[in-house]
Amino acid sequence: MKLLTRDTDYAVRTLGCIAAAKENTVTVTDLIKKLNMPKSFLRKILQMLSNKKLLKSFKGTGGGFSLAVKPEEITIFSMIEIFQGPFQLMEHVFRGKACPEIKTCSLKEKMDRIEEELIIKLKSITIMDLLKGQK
Amino acid sequence: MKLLTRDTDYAVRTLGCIAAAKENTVTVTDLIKKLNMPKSFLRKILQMLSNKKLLKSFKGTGGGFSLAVKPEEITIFSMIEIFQGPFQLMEHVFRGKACPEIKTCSLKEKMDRIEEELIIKLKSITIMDLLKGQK
DNA sequence: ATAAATGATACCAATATGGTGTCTTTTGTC
DNA sequence: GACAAAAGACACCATATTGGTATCATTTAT
Ligand code: FES
Ligand code: FES
Repeated sequence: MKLLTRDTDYAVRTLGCIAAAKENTVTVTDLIKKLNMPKSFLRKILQMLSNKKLLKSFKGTGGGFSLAVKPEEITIFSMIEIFQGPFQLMEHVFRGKACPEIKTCSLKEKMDRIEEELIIKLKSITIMDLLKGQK
Repeated sequence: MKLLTRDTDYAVRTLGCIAAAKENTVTVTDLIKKLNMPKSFLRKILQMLSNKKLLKSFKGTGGGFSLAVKPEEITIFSMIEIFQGPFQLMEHVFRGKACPEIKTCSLKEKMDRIEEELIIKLKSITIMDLLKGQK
């Protein structure tokens, strides 16, 4: 069981690198040297981040990527939602219908509270934390 | 992104039903009537729980399953580990090697703390909570 | 013109998920 | 003993997700 898939993980680290470069643009070629990731895969990830408006991209010679938003505004939570779909700890339906006890169930209630707290925490972690770590 | 897969979810609810029956044994046939789950799938799940020593099983006419441990000792966490493998929020390796910054990284440190707290909470939720909900 | 970059998109292999089906074994009842 | 009612073992399968590759088009600095 894992919470972060490979692409989410790559995305986070890549954004860290791009953030470290400040205003300068960074190319995919630069990144794979530093981060040792498969080029095509990383390109796909960066395109996604670009489409989601987290990166500005520049085509042609001397082009590359730079952050479109501040590093402290990019959360782990948003990365998970982008690469792994909507966040939902417990689906808890069967055969298309929600469990009949879902309104009163103490278990469901507890799980929901855990989910809430987890989301808050995942939103409190940002690319900024990565930058701090690297110094 | 979801934390609980279908089999984990089924297992939890099924254990709730078996716990509610106290000392009496419950058969798969009984369970599918109550819970509306696919029979073969549920059988596989129950066998797993039986192998993991959470259920006692009795073969033959009048047989079935009953809890092998107290409902308050069966946690959601243990269900996740049984059906979804070892719990690990963040793998954070690439190409088989751990990230070189893993010792000092502020992000990794924060994620690890979240993981710890989450595990504690998931261990605090048990089948007992389901029983309380049903009353 | 050309080379260096990203954009769009299609494809693919491996694994995980959500099941189903079959045959065996045990055990209570007639 | 025959039979039926249960679980045990296990093989199989369809679909979705994950992790990744490859190709062609477009933009832009030199
Ligand atoms: S068992 Fe369905 S909501 Fe608790
Ligand atoms: S980036 Fe690898 S441990 Fe933080």
